Amino acid sequence: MARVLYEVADILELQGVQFKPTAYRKAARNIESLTKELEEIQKEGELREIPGVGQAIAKKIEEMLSTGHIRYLDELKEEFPAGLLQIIDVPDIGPKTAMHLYRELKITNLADLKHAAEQHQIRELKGFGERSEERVLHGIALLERRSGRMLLGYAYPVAEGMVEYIRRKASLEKVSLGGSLRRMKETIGDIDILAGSNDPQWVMDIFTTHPQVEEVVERGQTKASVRLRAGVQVDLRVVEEVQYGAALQYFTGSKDHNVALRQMAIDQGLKLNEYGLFRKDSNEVVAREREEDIYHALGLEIMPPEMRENRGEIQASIAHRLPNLVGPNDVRGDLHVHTLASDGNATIEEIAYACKRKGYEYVGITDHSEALKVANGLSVERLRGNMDIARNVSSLVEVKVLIGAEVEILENGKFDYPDDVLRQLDFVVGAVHSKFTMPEKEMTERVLTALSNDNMTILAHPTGRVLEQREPYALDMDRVMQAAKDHEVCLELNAFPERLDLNDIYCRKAKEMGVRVAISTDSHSIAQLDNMRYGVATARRGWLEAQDVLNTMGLVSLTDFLSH
DNA sequence: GCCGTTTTCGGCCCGACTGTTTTCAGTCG
Repeated sequence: MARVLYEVADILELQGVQFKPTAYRKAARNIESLTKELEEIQKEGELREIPGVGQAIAKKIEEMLSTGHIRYLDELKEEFPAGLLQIIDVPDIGPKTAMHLYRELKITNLADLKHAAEQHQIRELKGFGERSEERVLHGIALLERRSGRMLLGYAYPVAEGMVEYIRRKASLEKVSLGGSLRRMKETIGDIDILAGSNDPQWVMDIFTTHPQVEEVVERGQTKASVRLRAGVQVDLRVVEEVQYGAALQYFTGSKDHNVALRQMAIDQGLKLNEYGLFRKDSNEVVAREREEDIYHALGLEIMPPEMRENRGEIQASIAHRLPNLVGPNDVRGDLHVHTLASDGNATIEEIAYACKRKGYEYVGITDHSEALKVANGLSVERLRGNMDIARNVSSLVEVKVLIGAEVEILENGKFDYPDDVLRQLDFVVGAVHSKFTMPEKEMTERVLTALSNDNMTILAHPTGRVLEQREPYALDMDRVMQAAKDHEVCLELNAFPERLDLNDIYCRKAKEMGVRVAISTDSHSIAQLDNMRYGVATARRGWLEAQDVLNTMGLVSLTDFLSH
């Protein structure tokens, strides 16, 4: 539904229609972050409760739900060559330029555009020159080798490195990540860095000469963009030191959050931009030095960056009901780790020591079960051997080693180990790794059957999605979450950068439903234990507090919980 | 197209960078 509305917005924008594209996109974004099935909302007659959905869009949603298409969009598409939509994906080409090229040169797709640029037809147009033609070709080349969005877990270390580099080389204190990376979104488009310095040129010199820089995309008085060899774009913005708080607020976003904040400012006779919060009439500075000053001046409590998506955090802040989000230090252990016995590359002992160093009280060993041959799944016999080792290690390392297993949920919903074996384990992580393409009804029954087994503790990576690679399997998540609640089974938030499953939105729904979440790394090596931070970040984006998370329990409480 | 304890009509966030158009339009975030 969101995709369709975005398409409407794109075409309207090409036509030069004012405001409607923004309206359609706003509705689309809010539909994307729904936690309830759109059909259900429609049945209850509450479509217009969705922010940004009014009479006209509600009608189109209903049409889409009942007929599978929207006539309005079909008509729009008939008027326009479909290829024009590709053209606005080229960097530096927007709707105005695309229409101009279409009218003047009859360019209707990427191939036409490339041809026209190579034949030097574009530079002949009014308002274009040699440079714009080069930019077009460059933009097409970038688009052709673009790999989509980058995963948080890969971008974050790179970005942290850049920030540290600037901090050290420029001896700056006020340097920070901004944008989607600071909000810890699961995927990011580019890396945003903000610096507060009264010598911007000096900071930008350092930035643009970083050894990993492949190309300086743009460079002005206070802003520069580079592309790293890794392909990712990094934007740096430098503001005066006194403006740092306002700028940090501004460049952290999200866009929707900022728009809402700026509207609040306007309502109070103020003006908010990246330089500060000002009185509208006199331009007198109201706040700017620290991020929290901006929020306080608007009558708000500051909230963590992970919450700033305009999904109710502003209302919660006004009402003094912001949650106390779970943090990295609340985590007492990791309940999904593989060893050499299946497809991991470390021994139980190595893992236990690593967890000790992380300050954990316990670690749950969960090798694969027998049916997952490709991962060297353990037979019952080998599993028992692992239990013996675990008992020994636990007495040596001062970290409690819990023995569990990541047990295959077979096609019929039964587990890959018999119940008497499951009972001997400290806990059971159930997982679907086969027959991903089952129809929704059958897949849901399969998972519900597993959830009803008394031995089940945690449902691993519940939706099965792999970011940028594989869609979630067809599963009725409403029923799965309700069953998890009924049977007191926890849902995993798998911290692997490719998964982050549950995602932020489902985390929030789990909290609302009273379903406990286990944040686990699914580590196959010692280094991967560090992915916990991305799991915690996603939990924070889902507004989870420590009490919503299983592995914030101390060992005593956890043991008690597991024995029930 | 949406929205509203100032409004059911008239607004809709705001600024940097680039190229080329010597005063600004287009794009982007």
